[in-house]
Amino acid sequence: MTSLQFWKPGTAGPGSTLDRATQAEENVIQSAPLSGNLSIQSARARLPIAKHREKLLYCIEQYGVTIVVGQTGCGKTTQLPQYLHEAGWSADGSVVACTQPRRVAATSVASRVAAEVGSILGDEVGYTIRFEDVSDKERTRILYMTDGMLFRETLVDPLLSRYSVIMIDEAHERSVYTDLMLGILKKIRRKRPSLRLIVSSATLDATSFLEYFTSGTPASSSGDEAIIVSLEGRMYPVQTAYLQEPAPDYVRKAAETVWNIHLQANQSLGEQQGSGDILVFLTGREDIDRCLEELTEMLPSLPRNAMRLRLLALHAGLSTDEQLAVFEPAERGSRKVIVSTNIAEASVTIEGIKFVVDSGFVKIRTYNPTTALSSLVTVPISRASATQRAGRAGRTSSGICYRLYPERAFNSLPVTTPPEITRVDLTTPILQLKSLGIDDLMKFEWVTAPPAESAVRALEGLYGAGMIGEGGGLTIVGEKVAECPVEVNIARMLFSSKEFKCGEEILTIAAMTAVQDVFVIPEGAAGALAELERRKFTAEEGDHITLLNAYNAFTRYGRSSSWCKSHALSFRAMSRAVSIRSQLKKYMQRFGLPLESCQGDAKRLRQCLVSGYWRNGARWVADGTYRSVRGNQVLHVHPNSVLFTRKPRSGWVIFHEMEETKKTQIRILTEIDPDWLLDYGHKYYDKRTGTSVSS
DNA sequence: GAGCACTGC
Repeated sequence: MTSLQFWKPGTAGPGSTLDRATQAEENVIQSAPLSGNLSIQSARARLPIAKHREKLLYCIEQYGVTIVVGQTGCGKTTQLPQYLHEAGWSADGSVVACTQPRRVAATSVASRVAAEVGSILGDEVGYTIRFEDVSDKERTRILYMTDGMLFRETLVDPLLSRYSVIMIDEAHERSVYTDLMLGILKKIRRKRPSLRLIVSSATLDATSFLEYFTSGTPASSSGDEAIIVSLEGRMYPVQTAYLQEPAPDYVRKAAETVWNIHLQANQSLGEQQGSGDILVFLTGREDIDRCLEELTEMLPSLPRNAMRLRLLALHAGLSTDEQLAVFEPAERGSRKVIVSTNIAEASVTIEGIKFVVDSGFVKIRTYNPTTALSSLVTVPISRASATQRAGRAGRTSSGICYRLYPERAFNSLPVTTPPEITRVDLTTPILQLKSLGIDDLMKFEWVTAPPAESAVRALEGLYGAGMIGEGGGLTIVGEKVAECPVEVNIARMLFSSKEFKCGEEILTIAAMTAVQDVFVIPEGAAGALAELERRKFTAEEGDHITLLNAYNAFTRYGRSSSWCKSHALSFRAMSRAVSIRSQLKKYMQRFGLPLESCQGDAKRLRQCLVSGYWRNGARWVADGTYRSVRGNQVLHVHPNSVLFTRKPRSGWVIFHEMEETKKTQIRILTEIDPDWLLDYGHKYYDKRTGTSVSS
């Protein structure tokens, strides 16, 4: 047996590394039923947050902004809104809101709190997420919602006047909407100082949030009245172990480490002690599959008396059933090994993990404003992420985290991951800020300002698409598009469908391009069969109409999951497309856009597509790649495209998106006539200036 | 001839 070649610097108990690992355990759907109101109340009183109740209420009363630093298990997400409710903050029709970055968190926390309050979900306690509003406009006092939904509400009610307290939970995750909300709330508090704000964060960010809320014009009413409150939580100690030298191949090292953990735990500890599952953090599906392959090859050499290993993959591309498998408890005498992407860092919580193996890498999306190109790059994680990952080993008992890098490498990691707002295309956020009346982006107080080039790029794009005028203000169509929950180019397409008389079909296409992984193509022989199934939907013109065909077939054949299974479609994705379509349909009706059918006239439909995708034109070249109209960039067709193997007759296409992975790839293509790029691309621009633009 | 970090409206 090979020994574990790790150096263990010591235990990181509460008070050292791990009290920085704050993450809402409230994210987990609680399976233990609480019976009877008495036991609920005593369970509430036992939570670590309970003894800080009066202090918290005092701070919220006295300070405009309270930054709450709370560790896993302290109960802030479930208890704080209840304390506020009990203390009268929800009297006189006021609402206490608590935002979450993810839908599941908003719904599961709401149902737990409803049970604690003794209310039916949607009555006194409710939630609001996209497509689901389980709340009562009159009666709901505590409202859990996604931060995206709260942002949307500011478009309708800019002062968020129905709320007395707003708690932005998981603020350390720094999602785009969290950052936008913090900026807007700072502004709202100037106009409405009575609004109380709670920012729930990890230790590492707390001071930066404090500085953010106390800075600004000295005379402002919101300045100088923020405070940090620290809560301790419930967490078992987790030891951290580092490699002495960096591993040349972290995937292989991860497999070896899992193997060694298993053998060592098996040998040195008894049956009870030796159990405990292993969670491995890698970057993507390719790594995960390779790691699992290596482990599978080792299995035959497992000693006869050793526990068995149950090997599982976890990433977002898996079906719901496959994802659920990681929650099944391991059988007696076996140990689960879950090899996961970053999904297990915050989005998915698995109980019973005793060992974490951390590769130290993550794939993140970055955006290059000069080329307008998104790329997915593998980068070292931040110290906050490393701490968060380690914490996954200490949820149900003490644990060990094996970091596949030396301690000196940990010390040189960035403290936090750059906020998402600095890494994305700003077209939609800027359009929405303008819709809120924030025209001067230089004056908007970003928690972290995005790169100026990204803002400039987005403004140019909005101007070119006719969403903003020369003065930088919104045009009439821009105001409408800002309300639509889709990307600007897709919204533009919906609006011009009136002219091309194809609203019915464009609506479906808009919905289908908004969902990912519509086609499910498994590995091996089943994959070949699935390919044949998919071909039944294939349209000669390209992917957009192929998606349209798939959607129409889905609705025609009863919207069933079994039908999807036999036709290589994802039921989850298709159902989501149905929801998005019906939501977008309401917007079209509101804006008076007719839902006419093009009656099979694919030409008109494709012309309408060009009106949205006019910036995404590309020309086929002899080696099978494309060149972008803007920038003459080399583009490779994504293998999922129906045009992957075929040259379009005209030699020209528009595409939905491009992304840089190993190569620059374009996804969702449709053949066009190149003249359409000029005819339908610059319509709004032409009307206003009388000139055409060279791209 | 070959690929899919994760959210959210």
